[in-house]
Amino acid sequence: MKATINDVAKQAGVSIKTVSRVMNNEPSVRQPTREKVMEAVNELNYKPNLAARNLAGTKAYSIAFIYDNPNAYYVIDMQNGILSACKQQGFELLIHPCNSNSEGIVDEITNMVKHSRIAGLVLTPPLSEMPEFVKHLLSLEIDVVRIMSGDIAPDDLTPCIMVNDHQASMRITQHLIDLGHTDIGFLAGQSEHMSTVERLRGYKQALEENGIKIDPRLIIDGEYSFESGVNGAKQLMAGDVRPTAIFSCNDEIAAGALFASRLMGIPVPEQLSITGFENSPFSRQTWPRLTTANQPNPKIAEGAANLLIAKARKQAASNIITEYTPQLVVRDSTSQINQ
Amino acid sequence: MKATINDVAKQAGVSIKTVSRVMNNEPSVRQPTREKVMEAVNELNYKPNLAARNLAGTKAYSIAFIYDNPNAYYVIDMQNGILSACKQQGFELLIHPCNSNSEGIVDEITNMVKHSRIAGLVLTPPLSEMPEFVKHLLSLEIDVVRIMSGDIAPDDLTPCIMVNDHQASMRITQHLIDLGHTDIGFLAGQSEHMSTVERLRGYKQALEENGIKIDPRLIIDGEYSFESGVNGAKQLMAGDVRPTAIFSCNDEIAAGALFASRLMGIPVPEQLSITGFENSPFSRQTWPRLTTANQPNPKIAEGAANLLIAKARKQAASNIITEYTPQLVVRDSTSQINQ
DNA sequence: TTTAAAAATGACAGCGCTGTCAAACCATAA
DNA sequence: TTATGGTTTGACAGCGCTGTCATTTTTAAA
Repeated sequence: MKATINDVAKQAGVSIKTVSRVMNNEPSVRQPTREKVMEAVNELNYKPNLAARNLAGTKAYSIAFIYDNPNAYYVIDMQNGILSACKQQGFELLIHPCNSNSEGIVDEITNMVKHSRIAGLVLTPPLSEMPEFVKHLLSLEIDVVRIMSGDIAPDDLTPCIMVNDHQASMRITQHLIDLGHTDIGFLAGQSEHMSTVERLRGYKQALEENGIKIDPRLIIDGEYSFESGVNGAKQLMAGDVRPTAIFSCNDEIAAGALFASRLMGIPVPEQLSITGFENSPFSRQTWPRLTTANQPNPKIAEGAANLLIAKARKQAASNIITEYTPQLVVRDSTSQINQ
Repeated sequence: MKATINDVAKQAGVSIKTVSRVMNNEPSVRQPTREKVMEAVNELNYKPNLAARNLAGTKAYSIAFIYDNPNAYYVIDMQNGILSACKQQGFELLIHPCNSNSEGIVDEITNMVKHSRIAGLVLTPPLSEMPEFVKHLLSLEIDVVRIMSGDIAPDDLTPCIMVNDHQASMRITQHLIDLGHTDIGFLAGQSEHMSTVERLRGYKQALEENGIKIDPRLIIDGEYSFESGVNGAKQLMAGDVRPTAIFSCNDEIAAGALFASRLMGIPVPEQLSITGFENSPFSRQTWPRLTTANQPNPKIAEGAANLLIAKARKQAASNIITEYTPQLVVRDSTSQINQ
């Protein structure tokens, strides 16, 4: 029923070791031999047994995605991206949601790494932003790729995929400024998250470049949640300086701000422009539809996975930095001031 | 570094076979022996090597989750539920998104089943509702658990977890009727999906039980998407009979209906009540917040996975039916008529 | 106490593959 | 032609575990 390497070897008239060589793309196999083997492989629909490979070999054929993120859209996008790289390369994906604040997190991941043969780990924020954690993982002699926020990698511990939130944030802010806004509120995510730091930096830089003074009363601490958006917007609109626009650190916060505006009877975008960040599906489903920044998450994840796979195959130089800049998506939640 | 069964055997002073027996919860191990072994296992932090188990044994230690569903919230919930069962039982999860309409779907899954040792499959709609597909899987001699919509299992091919959409739908409709509504629109999901059929059945039955005539003009075909909700609601409100309430087959459709109401200047819930179905996170983030039905997806998924695991361990009678009925969650999108 | 049956334990092969290393092969230069 | 060195191929062990079956130990009955 299921073909083994033995069947293929017999069919092709070579030794199993030669089949193994072909399956692993090793050199020192003559072209005609390689073709003979591939023919047999196709005829028999042979696929190497992963369990046997793992047991016998020293290489790994799985990668793990470790995440601590309540955002279902984000996680699914990342997963699909990684999965697509895995499928193409015959790798397997282990998914491991976790809580980055829990005490046992280090032991938990250490255990996982020690007990499953894993080619490498894909880390997303906030895990990717915990240097001690990353160093510990590296001490386990496992490859790690980090997806991070920023325009420069903070160190060269691992290959990084940088999402240039700083640039993207400047573009959003500039969009708001171009519409005539000068009093722009800022609803932050968790201040420990680099994405918040970077987005705030972009916001500030855009204001400065346009000669607009930064007013700390317009910058509200918070977290990446709907509720935080509701509260932040309320606070902003009840404050001394009433902004005409609100920059929200993600779509969920923006949805919360939108909700609060309704609550307070402030029409959006007529009297208040609101922007999101992420372009999650529901940013198209709010009223009004959100102006936001689009992050190509599946592409980012696929890139991360491919990096790991290439490394596992020793095909890649280490510590490549890839950069993505989220693009502005203008929809209905922003408009000219006092329109 | 990593302990093997050999290390444990030595430490405990028994043969590796005895350790194996303990690890697999087999009978015929005396209690003191079992304890000795467990002690060694804990001391050495031993975990059986999955690859070796798969290679040597006939049992499987993975289950696969195959889905064709664009709803990120649903997928993540299911995944987390399955994962939690897996973690407890030392199983692994393979995730496999797919397209149920694609030509190669049968071969694709067949291949997967043949090439990975899998204890069983968890199937969600629409895959779980394709009897020929399920029969084919069973012909591969693999266990399947289906999560389905309805109050009775359609057959006894496999154990089923039934989600009683019919009941839940009656409750939502009754809620609307209790508020004084008699002209209630119905925005359907794909008519091929049992969930749509069941929800429509519940809607109709509730109307009938309250002596309200069913008006086919109030029932609009559609699909499970925001856009479909927008169009459906527009159609409904432009039709001969203008409903005072809309039953939407899921939260996304409801969000679309909400959006359309804004577009048409119809205040919700004052002039139009709208209900969702699913209680996805964003049903709390719309304006107004959606009245909906809560489906305990993670619990359902965990139950499905546990069924599979129990079967793999030969601990369970087959073809158990479990039933869940989603509960009404009343929020702000429904109110008394003409309030 | 002896004995048979049942229960507990162990020895050993082998799952399908890869790593190591030795053998066979080939091309080139002497 | 033969020697030389590189390239291609194969034989074989063994990864860590489970299944089979033989052996030992325990238990209960005679």
